[in-house]
Amino acid sequence: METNCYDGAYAHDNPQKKTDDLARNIIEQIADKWTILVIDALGTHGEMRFSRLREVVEGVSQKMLTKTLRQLERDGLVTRYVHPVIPPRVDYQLTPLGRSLLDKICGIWDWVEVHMSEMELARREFDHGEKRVDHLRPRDVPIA
Amino acid sequence: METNCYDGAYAHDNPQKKTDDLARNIIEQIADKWTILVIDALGTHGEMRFSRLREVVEGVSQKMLTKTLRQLERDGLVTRYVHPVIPPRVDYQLTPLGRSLLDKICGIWDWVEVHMSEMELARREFDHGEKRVDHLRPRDVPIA
DNA sequence: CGGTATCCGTGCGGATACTG
DNA sequence: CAGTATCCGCACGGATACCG
Repeated sequence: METNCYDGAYAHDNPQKKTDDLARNIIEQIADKWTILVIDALGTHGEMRFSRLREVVEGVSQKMLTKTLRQLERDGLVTRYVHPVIPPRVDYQLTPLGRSLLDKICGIWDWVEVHMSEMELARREFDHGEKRVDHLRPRDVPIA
Repeated sequence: METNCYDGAYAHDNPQKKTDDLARNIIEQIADKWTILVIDALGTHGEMRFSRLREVVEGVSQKMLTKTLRQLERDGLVTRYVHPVIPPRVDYQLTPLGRSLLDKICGIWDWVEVHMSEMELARREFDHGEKRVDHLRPRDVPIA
């Protein structure tokens, strides 16, 4: 019951507040669609140049990719190498820190792989029972 | 190099496309600020009623909390119990599936705990070197 | 209390045009 | 090619009001 992952409950003038804010801030950075996909891409394909990255991370716009990469670079998760040639060539790769994070993210992916069918089923059931009977729905379970 | 977490590159008329879309969809669900914080809260505190949850998950609005909980319920990660009393009382708790996901998320939290100071330092360095010298920045590293 | 419905601002993110 | 700058729509999310 007391897994003690993160408890945002004590943020009122708590000496640990700053620390917690930072942690939460970092999590909110990481918990981002493009961030995860970019880290993943760099993990599976290794060092890549900007344009390739844009292909691999399907659907990302130039703007978002740039922004995401800057963010990652700032956080020390990714390095950026600019080759002094024209036309420009910029390579990105994960830092050791980035790779260690990738491990954790892979953990999530693996979890998804294993449980996605389970979740898909749960969704179908939920959507099916949901006949828009609003007040006191079927799924309501009386207890006491 | 070939960690094989997720590769979004092959989504053009690939027979596996549907599966990958589902996986990505699920990830994008999970990779959400409030989703993570709510799962975490339910993990650390166990079963909780709506109003308590709203206190614990600091800063969440009623609307977002409701939406997030519905999402989680639909995905089979959270159960919702409505006590037939007035005023209403609704308790939420993680399902076994939800708890197994929590484990993975805790992995991320632990990682953050360990590396947050490192990242904070990286940020400061990055921000410091960034004197808005735009073309050919100091951090550009010539290679060939 | 635990919602849903409605209104509404703003900021995320796409599209486009331009530069070194 | 790898950006930056600008414009802009729209969806996300907060605030408010109301209901069972």
